[in-house]
Amino acid sequence: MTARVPPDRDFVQSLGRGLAVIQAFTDQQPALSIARVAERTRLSRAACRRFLVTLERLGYVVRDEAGRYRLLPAVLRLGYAYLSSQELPQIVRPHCDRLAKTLHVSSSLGVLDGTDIVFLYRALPRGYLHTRLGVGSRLPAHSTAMGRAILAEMSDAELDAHLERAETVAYTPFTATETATIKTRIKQVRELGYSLLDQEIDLGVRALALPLRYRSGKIAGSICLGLYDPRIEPATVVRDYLRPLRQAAAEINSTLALLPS
Amino acid sequence: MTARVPPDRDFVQSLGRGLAVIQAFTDQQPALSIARVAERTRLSRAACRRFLVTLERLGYVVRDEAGRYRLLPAVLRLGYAYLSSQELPQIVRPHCDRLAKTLHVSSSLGVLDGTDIVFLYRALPRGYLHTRLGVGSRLPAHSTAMGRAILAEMSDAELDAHLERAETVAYTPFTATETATIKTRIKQVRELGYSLLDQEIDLGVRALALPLRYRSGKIAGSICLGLYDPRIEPATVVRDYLRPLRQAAAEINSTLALLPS
DNA sequence: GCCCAATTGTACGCATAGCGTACAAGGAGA
DNA sequence: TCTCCTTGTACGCTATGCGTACAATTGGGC
Repeated sequence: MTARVPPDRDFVQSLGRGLAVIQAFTDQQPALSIARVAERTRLSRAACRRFLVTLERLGYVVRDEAGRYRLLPAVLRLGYAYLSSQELPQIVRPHCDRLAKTLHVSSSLGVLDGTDIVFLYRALPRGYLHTRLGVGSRLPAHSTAMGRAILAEMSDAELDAHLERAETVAYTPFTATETATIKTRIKQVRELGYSLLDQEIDLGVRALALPLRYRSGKIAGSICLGLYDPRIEPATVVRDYLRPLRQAAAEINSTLALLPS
Repeated sequence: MTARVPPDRDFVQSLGRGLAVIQAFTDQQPALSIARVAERTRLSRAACRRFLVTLERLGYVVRDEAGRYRLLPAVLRLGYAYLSSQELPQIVRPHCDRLAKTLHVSSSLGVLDGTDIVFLYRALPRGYLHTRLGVGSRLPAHSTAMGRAILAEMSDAELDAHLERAETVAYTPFTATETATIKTRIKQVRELGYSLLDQEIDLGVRALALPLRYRSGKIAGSICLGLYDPRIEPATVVRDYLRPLRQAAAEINSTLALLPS
């Protein structure tokens, strides 16, 4: 009696469901009972139990005394192959490190995944306050400097399709939430040739980003500088930091050009 | 006709198999054809194809022109909840950063997962050469300073059981490969109260590690300093670095004591 | 250019793996 | 003690996932 959208032949339901169970755990809710997992995944309790038992047997989760499940470091294996197999982080990391050190800014590498920007690396300047964003963190692409640098390379049609799917969160009073506004900002990126974000994610924080390309011209990701200093004008950020960022991006691109891709 | 080891009621076969497919990808082999995945996982080609189609539809993998699959950043979601939900890295990171900065050494946080030490954080000193070990990397516990710091806390029976399961790789001529030798080294850790590793993983690299504990006394993980300098004597490493490491570990432990765990 | 080898896509029939409902058992809190 | 909520178990059903077998495609070697 449930809506029968045949999920397509060759689709393994149990794998999809099991992965959903893993993702039911978040930093907010790191320990979940079977019932809560069922709630979050909208699967039957019996099914969730089976998945959790399976994951436990495979060493991905443990059960505490209270009967709640927690993820174990084994889950890192699932993502680690990706991180360590990518040439991109290998190439970009030293550049981020250098930028962070010499300019006293944070410097990050991000890639687009769906409508999110995912951080693949993050270099922090000496003495930087601790940040909630680390490798693996996600932010909506259209609200980030890195994301807009990438979105600006899309055709209007692609961009519309992207924004259609994307969800908007107002992180600060400066966050652009209207689709029209977001499109305007992205158009500015196209015109100016760089992506500047002014306090749309964190108050007082500006970010400057450029896209990274493979030889084919395909976008590989984006590199970004972030600085917290409420006193500095956005225009000053561009004046002081665009040139070194451009140079780093150019060096990275020329290295990427050597790759088969 | 295949050996029928009933995998236990309530075990979801397809989830286990699907996760195995994800792990078929490694940094060595980041792009795999269906046939190669089948080879590595020892599953039928038809089954692998179904899993890969499923993963593709869910956005975890893509297929390139040559028909080979690659992982996408979406897989990071599977491990990320773990990393960001753990209090341990949050607490330890600033200490590692500080140690790395002031002592000019690398400083890492690791936890035990099965017979592996998994790096949950890694702080590198300024200008450090780039390293193959990063967050998520694994090394056999019994061959690492961090691992031995943890193994030293086990009972002899537990230790034996651990070494039974563990596999040994000779990374350098200094790597202890005999079980007896490994046990001797671990006993030394117990006697001395610290774990010192001399070039067993990388030539010229010494590491010094201490265990970290929850209030209950249960081991939370291990913190480690690593330094590359062939000229320095192991004894000098202890003389110069044990005290600051001890202090950091003590501070971390007192913070951990505040946690519910 | 042709052929062989290897790989991939598709079809299909079978069985069992996984499903959800329903009920029993256990625990915590009032 | 009683109640509410959660978890574990049992069970019967069928859709789900299985592997074999065959067709289509690709790519390299000669």
